[in-house]
Amino acid sequence: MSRNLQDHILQIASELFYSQGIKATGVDAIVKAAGTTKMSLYKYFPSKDDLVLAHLQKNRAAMLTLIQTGIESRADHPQQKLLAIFDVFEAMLDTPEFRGCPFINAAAEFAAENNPVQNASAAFYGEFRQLLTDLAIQAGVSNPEQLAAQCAILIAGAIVNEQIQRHSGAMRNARAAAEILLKHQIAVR
Amino acid sequence: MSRNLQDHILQIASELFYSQGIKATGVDAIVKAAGTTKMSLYKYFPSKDDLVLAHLQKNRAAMLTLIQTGIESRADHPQQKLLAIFDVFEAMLDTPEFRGCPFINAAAEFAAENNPVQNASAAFYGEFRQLLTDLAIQAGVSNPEQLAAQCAILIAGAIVNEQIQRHSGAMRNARAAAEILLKHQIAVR
DNA sequence: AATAATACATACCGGTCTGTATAGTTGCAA
DNA sequence: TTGCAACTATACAGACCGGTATGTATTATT
Repeated sequence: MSRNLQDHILQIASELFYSQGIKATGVDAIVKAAGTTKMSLYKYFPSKDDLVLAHLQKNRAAMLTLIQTGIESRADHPQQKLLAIFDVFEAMLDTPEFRGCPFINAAAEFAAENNPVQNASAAFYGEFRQLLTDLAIQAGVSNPEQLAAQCAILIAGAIVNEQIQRHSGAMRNARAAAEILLKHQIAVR
Repeated sequence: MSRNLQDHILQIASELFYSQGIKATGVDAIVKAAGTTKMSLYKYFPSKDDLVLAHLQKNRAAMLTLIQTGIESRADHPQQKLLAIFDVFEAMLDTPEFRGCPFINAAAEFAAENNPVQNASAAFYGEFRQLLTDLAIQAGVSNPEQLAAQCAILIAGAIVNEQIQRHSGAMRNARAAAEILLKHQIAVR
């Protein structure tokens, strides 16, 4: 159970948004699942959009720490850390709750450009690619920005592939590709 | 203008579904944009879901022929054709109407597993990967299925990256990665 | 001219959406 | 014990959803 009602509402809403989709989840359903009332929900979140943004912020923080702790428990050297990110995501993809990337899904649901939801997704992906770039620099590759971008592409692509066709081993293929790209950039350094 | 009303309705609906999202597009909006009435729409499409599936079928056919004609006008040899697919998609990504992949977006909007929409998306991606596999076989690589899967991952990832952050050159980086993966598989053949 | 097909116009259905108003209940602290 | 804040309960507003009913105008075929 959550410490306070606000966190509890956000927790429940976040689960429903992810598992059913954002537009497919009504405020009534959130209230019912959280065992509270609309009045309490609207006290903490002035609108559903605010709740959606809080959901993305929550995922942003959770994802970044999950990645950070995941790679540090799996690898020591920057090169291995870079590849370990693929293992972290592969573990995510193998869970039955997996339903794609919250940010990609949200961006697909909210089409309008310069939407707050779109911006939140873009911000997260910026942070993620920065994390990859830092590792690539530490790994001493010849073109860190490009390798980081390619890893981000591979990971996003594997997530989407696995979302559309489960148990296709997409993340494993993505990791194999990243390994070749990494070695290639080190060889021509 | 379309030959008949059914095609016209589907054309308008398809545009709205793609540009605004499916759940965000109401039947009334389609009817109004198409300059027709609900009765006519429901004559040809018994439910909105049928219209959504028709929209995906339309895109499936359009995408596959676009890819086929695109690569044949750009390259002769299987290896170049494989890489030319990235150029075809890059041209798509550079248009102002680009709003991601219709199938990925639809899969994100319709969360339930074994949904008709999900199945349609999965079917398209199966065909697309088969096309890639055939080219990889003709290119004489050591592991055609893996290379095809990796190319599919790179393309889907680049589409998603570009959707979230426009003009990031994702497809160009994806192509560069594919080129290295291709040469690697030919070298160790 | 009669018929049939096609499309339009308009009003309506039950249900759900986000968001609000009002009143009642609980628990805790001074 | 009183007072106050957090929370609940319930009803409602107003808009929109997908889908239908009824009837009319237009057009082509025979």
